[in-house]
Amino acid sequence: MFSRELIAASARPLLLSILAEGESYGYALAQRARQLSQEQVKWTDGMLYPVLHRLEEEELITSEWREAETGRERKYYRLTRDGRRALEKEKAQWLAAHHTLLQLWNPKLALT
Amino acid sequence: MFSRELIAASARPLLLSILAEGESYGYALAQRARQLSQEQVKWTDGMLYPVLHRLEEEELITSEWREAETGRERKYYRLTRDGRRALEKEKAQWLAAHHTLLQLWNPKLALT
DNA sequence: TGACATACATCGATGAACGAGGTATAGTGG
DNA sequence: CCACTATACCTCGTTCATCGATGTATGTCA
Repeated sequence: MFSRELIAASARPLLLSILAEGESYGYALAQRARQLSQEQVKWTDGMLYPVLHRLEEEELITSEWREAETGRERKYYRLTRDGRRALEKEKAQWLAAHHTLLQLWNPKLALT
Repeated sequence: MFSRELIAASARPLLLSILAEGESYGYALAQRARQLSQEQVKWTDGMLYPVLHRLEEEELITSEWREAETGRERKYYRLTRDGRRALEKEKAQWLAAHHTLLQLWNPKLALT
């Protein structure tokens, strides 16, 4: 399991990146993150929904209640243009941090 | 500048990694992080010293007041054996998170 | 009918960075 | 010699975000 801090730092880039694959909803987003991370990212409801609401407030994503094939109501989220821009920034920041650490871990090839 | 969350997530691995290069002290650690990150990691005193104290309490580092060549007193920190182990864990966690994101950003070669 | 997975949400406790404030010494330029 | 800057440590209140608990429903399967 990732540390509290790593969960916090990866939450936004992860959510935005998953939504860049196509629209999705809360529960599925949590599952996708879990699957991609080999069970290491286990978002609690208590953090996931507030984060989604914050992203929506920032207009990085939009939501729409829609009936799923199962007959059940779900709140589908979709990236906005601003969301795509925000993702690029998150990505750049992450890669910069990664590069910083890589210089210490792998002094020779700090290029990845 | 890194986001609050990225600062938080990278602080421990960064500190432990820098100390793995050899002993150092608070002020120098902050400068080294700043330099490695191209001015992007600007630790405030208000976070740096409490983190160091926490790491010491966890016995991942030890400290020693010593007079520097400058004639000035400094508190030098050094990695413990547990600290080295903790660094390996931090590293593994970071790389796992990185790998998770890379799958979304670069579906083909998610190997770095 | 009961258990479980799905699906959303809020809220109080906890944990951590940030900014402000404090103390003190060494070096530099006027 | 004095002012300023960089160095060097520290603490504390505010702010912000996750975590765990709790609540409400619905669909599915035995």
